[in-house]
Amino acid sequence: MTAEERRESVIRASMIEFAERGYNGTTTQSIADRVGVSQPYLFRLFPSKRALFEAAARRCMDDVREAFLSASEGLAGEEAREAMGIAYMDLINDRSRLMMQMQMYVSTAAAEAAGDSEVGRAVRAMWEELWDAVTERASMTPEQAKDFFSQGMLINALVAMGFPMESHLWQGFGFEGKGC
Amino acid sequence: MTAEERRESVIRASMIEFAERGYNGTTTQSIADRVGVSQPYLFRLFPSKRALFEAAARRCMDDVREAFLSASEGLAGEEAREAMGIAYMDLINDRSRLMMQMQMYVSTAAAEAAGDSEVGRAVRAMWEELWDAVTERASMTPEQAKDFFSQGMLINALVAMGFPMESHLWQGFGFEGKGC
DNA sequence: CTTGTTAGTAATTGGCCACTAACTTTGATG
DNA sequence: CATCAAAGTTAGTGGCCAATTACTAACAAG
Repeated sequence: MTAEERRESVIRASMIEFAERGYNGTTTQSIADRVGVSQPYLFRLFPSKRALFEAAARRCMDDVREAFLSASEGLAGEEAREAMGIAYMDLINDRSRLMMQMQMYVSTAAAEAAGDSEVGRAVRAMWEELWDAVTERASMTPEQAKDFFSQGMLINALVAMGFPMESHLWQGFGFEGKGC
Repeated sequence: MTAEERRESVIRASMIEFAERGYNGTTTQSIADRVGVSQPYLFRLFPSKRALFEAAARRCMDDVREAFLSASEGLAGEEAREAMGIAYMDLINDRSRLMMQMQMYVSTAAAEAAGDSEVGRAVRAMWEELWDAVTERASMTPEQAKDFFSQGMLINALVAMGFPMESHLWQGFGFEGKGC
């Protein structure tokens, strides 16, 4: 397997581990185990644990953005908005991508608290990119953008806390029987 | 200082530390330093680090719930809804409480991934309590409840990532010049 | 065959961190 | 003043974990 292919599978494994256990809760050993490779070898593919996290974060955001854009390909306005809403439901069933987003939020704050403003700038740039891509594609007003992303955030939180779809907290979404 | 008073200040300090750096990123030493007490003494006041986190989490949720309820005291319906919306803005200026909420979400997922379903059950119970208290006070429909908490979640995320109030991502909220 | 490169491992290290044990200080009360 | 408890400290310990070093195995090209 070439180094590039390995790096690819390391990023995938990192996302799964970091997503569930967070940056500090994840050991490089657990990532290596998941890839099926020795722990020190990770450090030949990536310079540090931090770099693993950043690669996983970037990949996560790229995936989400592409999911929205490809779901709304060729559409505009209200139609695009609807298509992207449905695309978000797929994300609900993808714990890793969803939880990785949450981890990015808290890690950003932690990094900034530790005096590292680099991470924060990178995360904000990625998020702004997502926000702008989505709002432009669907020609959203600021109000509509707020509603769209707001609902996404609540979904993230409810999923993170493990509320079952039957819980009454999910009622407002009207998901009943939509296969979530 | 009595043990009970100390416990109180330890909870406050724990909330500040855990909120910014997360469970695994926080050392008991840093909490002890903030309190102004030796690190081993924490373990006479609380059985474990986990217990510190749980106490901080519970306190955080109690505070938030009380903030909403006292802000809307004697009000109902639309008036209560508005009062609680304003109360949420105060929370924006209280990083610790806001970030502690985020930490609870990701920690719940991490605990559940580690096979501990106890934490998850406790967090869901606390959140349901908050949800029910708020929706009942303002007689919210499920749709209104979704909107209220959704916006709160987006606010949490934007604050966590450190987006300045001037960013266009905040536009939809109409916060301009509201002293946030 | 030998020279070099690329993919990988085994062994180790140095530092950190939750938690414990054993001891000291403070102050109220009979 | 003696005593007793409650508040607090100093000095470890054992385990974990990111990162380094030094090695091996496969293979391609001249």
